Amino acid sequence: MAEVRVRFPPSPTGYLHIGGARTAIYNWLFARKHNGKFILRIEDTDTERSTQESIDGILNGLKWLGIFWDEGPYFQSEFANEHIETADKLLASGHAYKCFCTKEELESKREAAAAAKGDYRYDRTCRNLTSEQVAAKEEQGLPYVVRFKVADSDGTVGFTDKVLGRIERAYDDIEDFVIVRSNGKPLYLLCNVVDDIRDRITHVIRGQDGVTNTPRQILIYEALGAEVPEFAHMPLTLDLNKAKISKRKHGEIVAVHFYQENGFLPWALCNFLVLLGWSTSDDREIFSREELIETFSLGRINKSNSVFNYRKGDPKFITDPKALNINAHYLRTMPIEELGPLVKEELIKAGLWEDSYDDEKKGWFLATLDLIRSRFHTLKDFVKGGLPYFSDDYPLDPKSVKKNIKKNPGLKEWLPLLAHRFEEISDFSKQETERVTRELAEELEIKPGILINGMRTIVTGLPAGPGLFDVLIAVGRDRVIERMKKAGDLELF
RNA sequence: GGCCCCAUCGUCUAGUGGCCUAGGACUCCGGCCUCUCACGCCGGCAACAGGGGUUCGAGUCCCCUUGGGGUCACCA
Repeated sequence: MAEVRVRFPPSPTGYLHIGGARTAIYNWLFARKHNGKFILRIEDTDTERSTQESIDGILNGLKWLGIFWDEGPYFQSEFANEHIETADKLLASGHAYKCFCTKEELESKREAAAAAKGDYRYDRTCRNLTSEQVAAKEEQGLPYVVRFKVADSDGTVGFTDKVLGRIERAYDDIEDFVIVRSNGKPLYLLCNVVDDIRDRITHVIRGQDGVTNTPRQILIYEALGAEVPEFAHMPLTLDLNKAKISKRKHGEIVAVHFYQENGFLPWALCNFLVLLGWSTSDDREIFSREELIETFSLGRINKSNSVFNYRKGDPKFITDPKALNINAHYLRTMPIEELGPLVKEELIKAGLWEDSYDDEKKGWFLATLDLIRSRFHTLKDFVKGGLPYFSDDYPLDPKSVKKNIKKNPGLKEWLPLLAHRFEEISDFSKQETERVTRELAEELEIKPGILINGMRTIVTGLPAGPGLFDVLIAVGRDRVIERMKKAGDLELF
């Protein structure tokens, strides 16, 4: 069996969005699974809208996701001559013809058809022009487009889609479509096929918005005598209003870089995206890279579109809750050594990083991450939630102050007193600190919770966190004592 | 509108004629754990779009209706 070759052909007219990323991931997965090649091709023939910035964005987005290509990036614009030559070939072989109808003529015919509530298809005015007529028109310098000659019969063109099944389209429903503009530039439909043939693409995996292009493209393959690849049209991703997600309508939230900038783990995003339209027969949802490559198959791609569940302005969820959940899952279960460097980046950005965390304090650093990570959803949470561990400058949560400090004015004396006792114990351990704390509570005839919650508020400033005595150890004896002693001076009571 | 595709909890989905009293995940709500919040564990709310067939039997097959999506350019 021939080598599997798939491609991802974005047009560089904007950033990489999650729909495109998902298409890339499916292609990549399929290539990896079959030991094939994943080819990146930038379809930049629309020079008006293509930008270098966009190209960079797409490349960076794919790299960040960990979706690496085996060949390319190729640039469609570099093969313009080949596209033109192919069109000439089609012309020469009688599979295409020159059409001199003007845009205006076509437009009025279209309007007339619309007015009569009929459907419009090119009426083939120029299809039967004699070679003399054509020559005469060219002589006059009349501009023309090149149209593909669709078979004039009752037959159908069909293909068996790997996800949708058999799809047939009557020749009669396909008009003689344009393959070269009047300015001599070939159109997407042609270029795409020519490129896929040159790149020896065996499987075209793309969105369902490409379905109606397929029969026409197959016609081109056949006219060129090329082998028709397999097709797999994956479902589209819609928003809650069932509208196709788009940069224009949804903005950053559908951009891959949004996730990069908001503390997502690349693989968590991939994992989430794959689940939008694909599943296994068991209940698995979390897959490592290797597991997914092993498990993935086109046959289990869904036929129906999926909805990207995000509500604009939702204060609790910056994006689809499931995406967040998967990210959180990886955050709290991934090997802590792998998490370290990722959090490091965030701390650097926030100005909280110290080189010792990579050196003599590395053990402490990783242990601290492990301690606090179970309640975080994104890497960003390590900045706020890690503040009392990585800095001595942290705000006191007002609600916690009210609830855990002000309600118990005695803490003004108790906390410094407890700090003093912490100074005296030889072993500043979880067990000892807890023992001493409970002992004091007993002496004072108060509930231990009062001391514990008071300490939490003063030592971390946060309303919640890991078990307090773990926190104490993580923050460290000196800093804990200092913070608690200061409690008496703070204007909190 | 023509042509094409699709249709199970709010969302992602399992389900290929009897294992379905429809399963899982996320969200939400209870409970356990507990010094708080998470995690974890236990439990709950919540769906086969509607109507006809076929069949001993239909979420599963067929038809119609409805709904949704795609596409109808000298964009890609």
